[in-house]
Amino acid sequence: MEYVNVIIDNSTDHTDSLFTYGSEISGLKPGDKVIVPFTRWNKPREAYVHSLLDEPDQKIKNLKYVLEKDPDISLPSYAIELSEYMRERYFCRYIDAIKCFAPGGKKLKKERATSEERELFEKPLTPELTFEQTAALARIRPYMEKEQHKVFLVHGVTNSGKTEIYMNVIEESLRRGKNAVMLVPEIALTAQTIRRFTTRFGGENIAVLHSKLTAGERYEQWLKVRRGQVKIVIGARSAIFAPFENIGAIILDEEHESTYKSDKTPKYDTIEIATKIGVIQKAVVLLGSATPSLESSYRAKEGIYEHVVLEKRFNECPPPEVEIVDMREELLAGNKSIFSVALYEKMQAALENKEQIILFLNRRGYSTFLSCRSCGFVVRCNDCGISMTFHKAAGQVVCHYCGRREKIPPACPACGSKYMKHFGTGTEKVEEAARELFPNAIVSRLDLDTAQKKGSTDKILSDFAKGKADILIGTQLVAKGLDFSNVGLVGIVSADITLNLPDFRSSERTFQLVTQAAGRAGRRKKRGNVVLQTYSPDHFAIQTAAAQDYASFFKEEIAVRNQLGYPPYSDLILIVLATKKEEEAGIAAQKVKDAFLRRVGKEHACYVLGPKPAPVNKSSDLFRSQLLIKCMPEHWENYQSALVFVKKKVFDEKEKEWTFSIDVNPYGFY
DNA sequence: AGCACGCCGACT
DNA sequence: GTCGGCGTGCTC
Repeated sequence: MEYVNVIIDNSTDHTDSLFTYGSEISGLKPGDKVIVPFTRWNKPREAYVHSLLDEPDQKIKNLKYVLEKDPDISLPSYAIELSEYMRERYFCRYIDAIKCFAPGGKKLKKERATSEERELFEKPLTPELTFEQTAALARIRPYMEKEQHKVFLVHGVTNSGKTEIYMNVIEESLRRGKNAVMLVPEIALTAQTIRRFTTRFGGENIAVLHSKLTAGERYEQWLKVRRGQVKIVIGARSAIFAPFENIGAIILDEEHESTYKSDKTPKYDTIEIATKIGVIQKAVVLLGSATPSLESSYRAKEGIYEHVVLEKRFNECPPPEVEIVDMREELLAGNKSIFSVALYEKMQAALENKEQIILFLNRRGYSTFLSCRSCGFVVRCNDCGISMTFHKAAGQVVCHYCGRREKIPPACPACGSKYMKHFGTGTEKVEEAARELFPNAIVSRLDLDTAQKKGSTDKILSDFAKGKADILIGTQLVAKGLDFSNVGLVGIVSADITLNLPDFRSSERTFQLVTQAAGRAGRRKKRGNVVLQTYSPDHFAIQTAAAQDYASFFKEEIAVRNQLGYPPYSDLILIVLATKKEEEAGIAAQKVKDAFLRRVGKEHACYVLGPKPAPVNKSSDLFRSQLLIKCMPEHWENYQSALVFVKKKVFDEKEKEWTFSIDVNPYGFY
């Protein structure tokens, strides 16, 4: 007789523990999906084998037996270990973590004959590697030869040939009979990557996983990976859970991107998951970026990661020339327009030279807010209290936080005055101004509003790439992906929007955005121009971004993080309490804070910020209050167990109306 | 959660 | 009598 511990597929905290069953099925192993009788009525339920036991580890009064094993679904060998890790690290249930590894979709009635890749591909010529690329590979290869895990930070400027390194590492992996996982931040903008990989490795060896697949398609792809019918998986963050058994390399391109952090349960960090799998599988992990996150750079500096630097641009294209324009001086000189004299003149010159122009502004809509001139009333969202953005074309004011839309009030709702004025600048206004100043230029715009329609993003980008527009105005959507070969000028209309966000990453994001934007300018040996407009020309993030001096940026920013105890020196733990009654949210959060401090010790009070009201949830009628805990590395275990205890206690005290969520190292909260 | 039990009031 | 409202308690 054998015994197994199983994880029941039941999404509640009350059944989030291991259940022991007897088993007469031979050959069960951890990760196998089984059906077990559950509750006193013995309803059959799905479950996953956690571990095998010779004897139950405690007295079971009413032992039951595994009913059957699912013949199709068994999770990879490391899935259980990862689930244990995720449960502790992200405060989720076993089953939440397990579900990441499971196919999710339903089994297809009839399995389709695999045709999604029989297209012909000619064996491409593998390009000769540069000196830097060869040197980089020489540092990575020994670990692959010794089958030793290591994380590499591949820090390479735009166009330095990172993808070629990835492909060589994957090739090496395949040569050793191992599989590889290639992750990209968003599958939508990476058709290029997939094309390059398909050409190099053949479509029949590649599975593509992303969230747009239907349940059936996902199941099909999952089975293909599980059965070893493919060797490479390309996908967005969830593809890290591809059920490969034998992994040689895991690669995360654009590792600094926020999309690698999951914002729904389990709220995992893909780099952490990749590293954990890499350790178990003895695989190399490559983190690639032109602007690595502070966290990754810090680890590279500390020797936790191997630091691989690529400084040379592949095609010898000189880096763009960046000019900072102080908008305060423009105003003093009497220029009240969106465009500085420098930007205007350079736009004119670029158009004359038949070069294309990209204008960046990280805010959509027409203007930031609408305010009454006589009484000062500002139009705010009834749900969020945040000022609403004026969208001229739609004739609406829109809350960018929750999406609420309203007609523009004809008069001030407070005093009835007809003099409402809008302040600030959004992409719509930039578009209008550009059309006015350059009536002969073809202007197009790409932001969340124009990208609404399916496929329109691709169309706007590809039309621009084909030269069908002279000026492209957009938010960060235009900063990613596509290579444009004829862009002579990039204008960053206002770098201040990102810089002044109330977020400890605002400097980092500004540096990244400017770098990305600048990277769009000047390809094919022509030196591009970048004009960076700002009211804070002396800010170190602006200065170092303009100089494209990552090292100096890092040095200053890491000192700030150290001083304030922000990541990478700590983990930030965000706790949100949601209640139905407005007055209860703050009380609930305070109770949690008190219980937490009682548990970890009062001297930790300085590490707990809040409670403060949390931004309102989209289309939810709950009231939310949040706490932010700065968790220094040496406090993790203490805090972790305290939070598990407090979470349980909050529920046990019959306050079932309260929902309690924990997010470790969230992105974009304020 | 999900499900049945059982203790109540309201009705053919 | 007995139907069904929902509060309660348990799940190897």
